Parts: sequence; C-alpha cells; structure tokens
Amino acid sequence: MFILNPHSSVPIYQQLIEQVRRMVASGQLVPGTELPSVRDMAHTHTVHPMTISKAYSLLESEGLLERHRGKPMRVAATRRDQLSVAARVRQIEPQLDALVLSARQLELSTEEVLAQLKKKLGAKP
Amino acid sequence: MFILNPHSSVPIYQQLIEQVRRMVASGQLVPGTELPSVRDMAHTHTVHPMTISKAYSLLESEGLLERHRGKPMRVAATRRDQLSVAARVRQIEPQLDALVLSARQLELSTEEVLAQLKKKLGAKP
Amino acid sequence: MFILNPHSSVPIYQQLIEQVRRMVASGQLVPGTELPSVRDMAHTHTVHPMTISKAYSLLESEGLLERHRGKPMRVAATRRDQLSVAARVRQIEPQLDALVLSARQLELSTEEVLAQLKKKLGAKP
Amino acid sequence: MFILNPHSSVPIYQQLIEQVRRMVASGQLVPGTELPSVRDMAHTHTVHPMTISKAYSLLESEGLLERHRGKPMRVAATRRDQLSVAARVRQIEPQLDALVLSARQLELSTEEVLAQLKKKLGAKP
DNA sequence: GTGGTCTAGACCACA
DNA sequence: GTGGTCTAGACCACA
Repeated sequence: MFILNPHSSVPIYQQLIEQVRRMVASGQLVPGTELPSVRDMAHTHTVHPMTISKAYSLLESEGLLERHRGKPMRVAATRRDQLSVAARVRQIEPQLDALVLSARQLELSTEEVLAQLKKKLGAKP
Repeated sequence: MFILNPHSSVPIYQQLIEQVRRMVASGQLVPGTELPSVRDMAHTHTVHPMTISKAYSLLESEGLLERHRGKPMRVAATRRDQLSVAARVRQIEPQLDALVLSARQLELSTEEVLAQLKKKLGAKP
Repeated sequence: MFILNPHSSVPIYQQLIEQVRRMVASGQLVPGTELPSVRDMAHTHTVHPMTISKAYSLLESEGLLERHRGKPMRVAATRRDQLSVAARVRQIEPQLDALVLSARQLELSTEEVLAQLKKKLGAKP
Repeated sequence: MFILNPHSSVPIYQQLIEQVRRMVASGQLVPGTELPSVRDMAHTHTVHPMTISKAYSLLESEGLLERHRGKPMRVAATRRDQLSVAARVRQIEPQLDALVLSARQLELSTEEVLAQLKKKLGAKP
C-alpha cells in the first residue's frame, strides 16, 4: 500500500506523509478509513515504530488523520473527499520540474523522456 | 548553471553532485572544463563554502573531478566524453519511478501526466 | 529559565511548549531571541535531547520558532511582540478552573485559597 | 459529581483518583458512602469501564475505598472523617505553584491573577 | 558548534 | 489490541 525507501535522502517519515496526503487527495483514502497500526506498518517496512508514529502524529496535527484512543488512526471526517485534477496535478509539479532539470542536464531528448515515462506508466503496478 | 534548492530534503551537496554527474555524462562538461571556485559557488547560491567543498571533494574521490593546487577544480581528463543514451536514461529511472508512484497515488491518468511533462519539456528553460 | 517536571503527568515536551508560548505571549521572548540549544537544554534538565527537539519542532510547526540550519532555534520574526492582558489571562483560565474545582472538593474557603495564592505570588521567584 | 476531561493530558483515571481523594479529605465523602458503580460511572462520562475500574482499584490499594463482593465500592471505614485545613491546603500546593509559574511567564500582575481567581471562586458552581 | 533522523527498547494510558 | 513518551545512543547535514 505504501512504499518506503530507507536509502532515499527524503526522510522515511516524510515519504509516508506525502503518500498519505496523495491518497487522501485522490480519494483512495476516504474519511473514516483506518490506517495500518503503527506496529504493523513498522513491521511490514522493517522500520522503527517511532518513525511511523512521527508521520502519523504530524498528519494528525495537520488535520488529515484523527486519533481515537485505543483505536487505529483514521482519515479525518472533516476532509473533503477528493481534490480536483488540477489540484492533484499541482502536487507532482516539483517532481516534474526536477525531472526536466535532470533530462536537460543529461541532454536527453523530449521524445526519449516521454517514451520512458509512458512505458513505466503503462506497466501495471 | 546549477540549481540548488535549500528547502529540499535532498542535501545541498547531494544536489550539486548529481548535477555535475549529469552534465559530465551528457558531455556538457567536457574533460578539462573548470568549475566555479568553492567561494564563488557558495556566494552565488548563498550557501556555506563547506557545503560546496564537500560536494567537490566527493566528486574528486569518485574520479569525476581533479584538483590541482592553486587552480580551480576541473573535469577529470580520464573520463570518457559522454555516456550513451541508454546509460543516461538509466540515471533518471529513480525519478521516473517516484513520479509514477505519485501519479498513481494521486490517480492521475497516463495522459494527464504525459501532457504535463510534455508541456514542461517543451518550454525553453 | 524553564521549569520541567519529569514527574508530572503532563509530558515534558508539552510543558516546555507551554512555557515557551507563555513567554512569547508576554514579550519576555521577543522575535529573534535565541533559545538554548537542544543539547544545553537537555543537559540542564537532565532530559533526553530528543524530548527537547520534539518540543522545538512542534513550536516551529506552529510558527512560533524558526529554525536556521546550524544555528540555534529563534523566536520567529513574524510574531507580534506581545499579547494583551486579556489574551494572557485567557491562557491561565483552565488552570484557574482546575484550582477552583480542587478547592471546592477540598471544601477550602475562598479566603483560604486566595491567601495561599497571594503568599506564593508575593514571594520572589 | 465528578468532572472528567478526556482531552486533558492528565490521565482520566488519575483525574478521578484525585477528585475522590479530595472529597474524602474534605469530608464530602464520609466513610461508608457508596460510589457509583464502574458501569454507571463509565456510562455517565462515556469512558471505558476499565479506566474507572483502574482508578477504583488504586484507591482501594491505598486504603481509601473498600470493595465488598457484590456491593458497590465504599469509602473505607478506617479513614478519619476529615483532614485539617492545613492538610487540605497542602493538596492544592502543586496547582498553586503551577499557576504562579504561568502567571509569571505571562507577566500577569498579582492583582490581575487574584482578581480572576476571586471571580471564579465567587461564582456558584 | 547547531538541529535532524533513526533504531532499540522500556513503560504507560486506554479499548 | 491501539498509540504515546521517554531514554540511550549512533550517525548525518550544515555553519
């Protein structure tokens, strides 16, 4: 469900935060959905529970998740179901910009980059 | 010439290293090319000199740059001029994978993502 | 400068957060003031650095403190200097309410409670 | 009869314990007085029965309450009726100290704090 | 020197 | 079972 890369320079808790945000934005995580428990998530990704806990706490403090004592974290009820396509596109803009910078510095042609991306997007996950 | 983002979670020295690597890979930086001095670079990007110095040192230790006392850093002579397209494409693979993950979690269609990227690639820098 | 009680049921990081908030509210901590470093504070109060760090991070995320890499945390520049008396009084309301509840359950007279408080307020710290 | 605040950082069972102690200390709860059943109390305050049960058990183990199979918890017979004023005052000392700390950090005058407290103490519950 | 991230692991409050 | 707090301590990025 989530993909955490411990070798990335992006902190693990940050990776998780961003992914939860995106899945809420797209409506894949609707209000009320329970997230995996801190322990489960930590075990699944062989990561320390506190790392997951930190992500959850920050998501709670930004109002995206709700905590109910003794229960798993849930997507907050106050959130609208889904962002518009435009709003979601905006979320990948920094990644697109970084990709374009890389491609230019590597002098890769527009066609080459688009072809590669198309191949990966087409591939079923 | 280089773009450094102090707010990114990718360390600044790492950003610089990656950009130099890419420009050498593409042949934009050919053997013998001099790089800006640590001081200049630090000043231009309002970054601590040690940050630049660290990037240069690591690039030197991987053989991409050469240091000659009293002279600016230079692209090492022993490096072949340019990598093949395939080798350069391989360098953007992690970025493409991350982009595909984001797009899927945002439930953006293949067309939408390709259209956005195309727009950005087309735009002159 | 700060008083942290490890035996309180109020988490240590929370105690620190509240005290910083109050000192900013009163203008004792003005914008730009540097706070003790995480390590200093941890050492002074024989508390783990991460506990202090957590408090600082949360205060940063609520905009009260600013982080500048390699520098100590500072009171954020965007904050107004000082809250009104009324606004500051509001901050001790929950404590007053709890005190009144206690006094009533202990059947202490109004005079008794006021006398005790007066004595303590009068005492130089 | 009791006031439990689920949002406080003081654990609920701890809040309950303190309130029972105070009401016994003041003689509002005399030896033999029956307390609400765990179930009733839990229902009234929409709290988990185990939370109430834990408070009762701890109060029993400190000798303040007595458990008799099949009967409600009762205030223990061995307890003296009422503590002296001085002894009761001692119980609000930590609260007074915390209040004084807050007031100082908020730079509120002695008069201001006393006036506020007087107002609240005067108000009938 | 500064703060940040992470693991290992104990212990707590609550359902 | 759930999440939260805290310590001990390693290692990193940056000034």
